[in-house]
Amino acid sequence: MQISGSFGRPAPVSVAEVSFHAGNKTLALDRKDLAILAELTTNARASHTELANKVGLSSTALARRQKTLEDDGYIQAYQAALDLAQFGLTTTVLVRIALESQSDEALKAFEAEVVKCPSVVRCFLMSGTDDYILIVLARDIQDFERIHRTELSRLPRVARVQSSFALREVVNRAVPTVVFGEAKR
Amino acid sequence: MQISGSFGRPAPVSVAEVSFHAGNKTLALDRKDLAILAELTTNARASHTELANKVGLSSTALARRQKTLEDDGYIQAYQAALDLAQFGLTTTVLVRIALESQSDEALKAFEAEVVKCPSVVRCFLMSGTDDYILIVLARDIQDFERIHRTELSRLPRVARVQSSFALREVVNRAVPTVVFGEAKR
DNA sequence: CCAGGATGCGTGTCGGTGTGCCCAAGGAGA
DNA sequence: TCTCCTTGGGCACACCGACACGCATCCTGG
Repeated sequence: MQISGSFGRPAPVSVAEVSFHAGNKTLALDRKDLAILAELTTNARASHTELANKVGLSSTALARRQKTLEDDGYIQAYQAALDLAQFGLTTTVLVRIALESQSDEALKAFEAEVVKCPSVVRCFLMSGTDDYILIVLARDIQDFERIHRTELSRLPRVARVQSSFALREVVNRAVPTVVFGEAKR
Repeated sequence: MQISGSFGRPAPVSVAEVSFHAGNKTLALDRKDLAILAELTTNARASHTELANKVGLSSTALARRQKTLEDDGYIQAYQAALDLAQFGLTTTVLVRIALESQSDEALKAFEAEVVKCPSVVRCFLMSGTDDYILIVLARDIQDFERIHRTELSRLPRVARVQSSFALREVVNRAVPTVVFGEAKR
């Protein structure tokens, strides 16, 4: 009963909060859509009625909006978040890699192999010195030595590898809070 | 019908595949547990029967295992993955930040403010030169200029800010494939 | 030989989901 | 100003499915 909105009334506050030009049509999300997205980011398995109570809608209206959000591609998937620390993966390493050559063939060859590395979770092609930055998850420093030997050093066309260990993770968000805007009020 | 396991038999393949020392008790996950986790990483809203068919279990056994995985903390949450490109956030920037001082008070002050930055999705305290690395999401380069001005430049105790733009994201995994091991066979 | 653990089956109840229908508000046009 | 149309919301209902329980069975280890 923490919702103190105006029930029974068709919600005159449905003003467009955010508008984007996605594809070739202009879409708009009001604050209720943002509230739905914010809630689903936390509880992906919430039922329609449960979400409806939190947002301040009926289950019917919520089901329609949720389906629209899915069809329009705002919601890509529903996925379980695993606690990687439970698997012993407590060490995050940022790896900077410079290639011997920036030729298209060298980039292709490198990328074709880096996607196979089992410990790499992210890989960016960076501007500037035309190198890559990887985020690698390891059990500990000794385990990273193994990864460096069995995965990273086998990548083709690599000229230089520079590793930095993360001592602590201060922020870890899947979605920047700027997306939800004023929806959380 | 892609499952060709031994039905009706209590599954003699339940050998421990992975074992961890989580907390103060030793837990073990067999390949069916890993298959459940791998599937839930993709379809968090899958029903018990749907998962049971894919893994090769009855819905009863699967429900028990899933609840165990949740209670033991392997599954942290079920969350919807948003397509940030639909929100116009197509530019990823890696920001390296060095502080004026590495004193405890300076670190605390910086971290207390960086968690409030709406465009920052990740922030690591790094080893080496004792600086931070942020991952920032922006709409475009002009938008990053605004973020730099309104969010980053207001962070306390900052001596140097160095930004690198990501031209392309080659790998983006929530979970390293090393976790699932041989479960996907 | 006997617990202990894990699986599969069956059943019942509860809840979610989807549909149809009506209503309210706002905008466009005559 | 009046009317029509569109959009979005709420209510009621019915159906299908998920979920949780109890019980029998089978393997394993002591």
